[in-house]
Amino acid sequence: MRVVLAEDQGMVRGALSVLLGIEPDIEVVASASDGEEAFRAVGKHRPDVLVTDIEMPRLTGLELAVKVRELYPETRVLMLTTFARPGYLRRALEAGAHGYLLKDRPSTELADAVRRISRGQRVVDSDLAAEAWGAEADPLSDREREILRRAGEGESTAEVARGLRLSEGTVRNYLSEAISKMGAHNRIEAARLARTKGWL
Amino acid sequence: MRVVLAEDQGMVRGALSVLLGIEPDIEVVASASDGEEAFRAVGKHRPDVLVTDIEMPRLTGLELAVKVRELYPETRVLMLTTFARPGYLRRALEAGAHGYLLKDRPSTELADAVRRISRGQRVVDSDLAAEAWGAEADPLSDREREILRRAGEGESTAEVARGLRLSEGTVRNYLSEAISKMGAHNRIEAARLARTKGWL
DNA sequence: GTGTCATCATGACAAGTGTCATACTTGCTG
DNA sequence: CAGCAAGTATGACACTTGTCATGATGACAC
Repeated sequence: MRVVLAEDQGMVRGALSVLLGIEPDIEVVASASDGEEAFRAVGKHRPDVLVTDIEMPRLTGLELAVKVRELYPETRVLMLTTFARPGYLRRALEAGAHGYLLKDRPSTELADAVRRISRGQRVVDSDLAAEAWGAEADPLSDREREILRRAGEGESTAEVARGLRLSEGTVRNYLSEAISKMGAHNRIEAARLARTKGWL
Repeated sequence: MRVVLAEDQGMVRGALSVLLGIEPDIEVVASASDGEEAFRAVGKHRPDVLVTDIEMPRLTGLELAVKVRELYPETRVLMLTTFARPGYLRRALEAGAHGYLLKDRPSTELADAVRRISRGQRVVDSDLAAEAWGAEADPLSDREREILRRAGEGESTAEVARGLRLSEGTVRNYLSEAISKMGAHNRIEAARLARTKGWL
C-alpha cells in the first residue's frame, strides 16, 4: 500500500513516516512539508492514500483534498489533525476526504485507518461525528468569513477594505452581519467563536 | 540511554516513541500524556533524559521541569515544542531545561539532541537562541498584560473594567499604553503580537 | 422569468476605542 | 527622605466601530 504524507512539522512528519514505515504492508513513498509539495508528490507517485494535516503553509489540507479529488480521484485522502472542530470535519468531508482522524488518538490507529481507507471504507472519529451531527452549519457567507478572518488578525476596517478593494462601509456591514450571526458583541469575540467552531 | 517521553497528543507520542526506540542506544522506558503522569514516571524510572512538550494538561512542561530539577536533578530535560517564541525559550531555561528543540526541525535531530543532553551539553535551536538574545524583554507591566489578555479574548473595555473592578478610563489607558509599547495599531494586533512573543 | 440570495454601496447615528494631559496614592530603593 | 515606577482616576477630543435603512447588481433555482 503506497502512502504520501503531508505534515508541516518536521519532527512529527519524520516520526509518522517511521511509524507507518514499520508496517510491512505500508510504504511511505514521499513526504511533504506543505500543500503544494504534497500535491506535486501525489501527481508523481499516484499513491493509494494521502495522509495530510489540515493547517499547512501555501495550501491547506482542505484545499489540497479538493485538488486531489479533481485530478487524482484514485488517491484517497485521510485528514490527520489536531482539531476536534465539527466545522473542520464537515468541510473535510465536503472537500472529498475519506477519513478524519485526530492526533489525540493512539498511534496504533493510524495504520489501521490507512488500511481501511485504501479499501474504500470511511474512517471518521466517532465522538466527533456525533458532535458534528448536532452542530449548526456555518452561517457565514464566503465574504463574511474572509472579512472576519482578516479583522480577527488585527486588520482595521480600513486595512481590510484596502486589501479586498471594498469600501469601508461595506466592510463594516459585513462585520456587523457576522457579529450578529455569531451572537457576539464585537469583531474579536466573533472571530474567536468562529475559530473554535472551525468556521475560519 | 533511558528516556521518558511526555506529549499529550497520542498519535505524536506514539510516533516519537517509535522514532526514538529504533535507535540502538536509546530506550523509551515510559511515555506520559500529561505533566502529572510524566512526573510520576520520572520518579519511578529515574531516566537519563525527559523529553517533554510545553503545552500539556494538568502540569505544563515548564512547571514539570521545575519539579524535576528540584527532586530528580540527575534527569536532564529536553523541551520539544511547536512554539518558536523567545519568551518560552527564556522561561524554559529559567525553569531548568537543558535543551529546547522545535517540532519544526527534522526528526533526525531528536535522537542526536537526546544524546548530547545526556552527555551534559546544552541543546538550543540556534535561530531561536539568536532571536531570544536580541529580543527585547517583555515591556508590559502585570496590569497591562492582564488587561491586554482579556481584551484579546474579546472582552470589551466595559467588561474588562467590571472584571477587574477598574474604571473604564483606566482600562483604556492601560490598553493605550500596551498598544503603544507593542507598536501596534489596535488592541487586537497588540494581543496577537504579544502572544507570538510568548508574553501573554 | 420571478424570487431569493450574495455582493457591494451610501449615509447617518450611536457606541466604543485610542490618545493625551493631569493628578493622587502607594511601595520600593538609593 | 526623596525620587521613581506602578496603579488608579477624570475629562476631553478625535477616530474607529457597529447598526440600520435603503438600493443596485448579478447568479442561481424553481
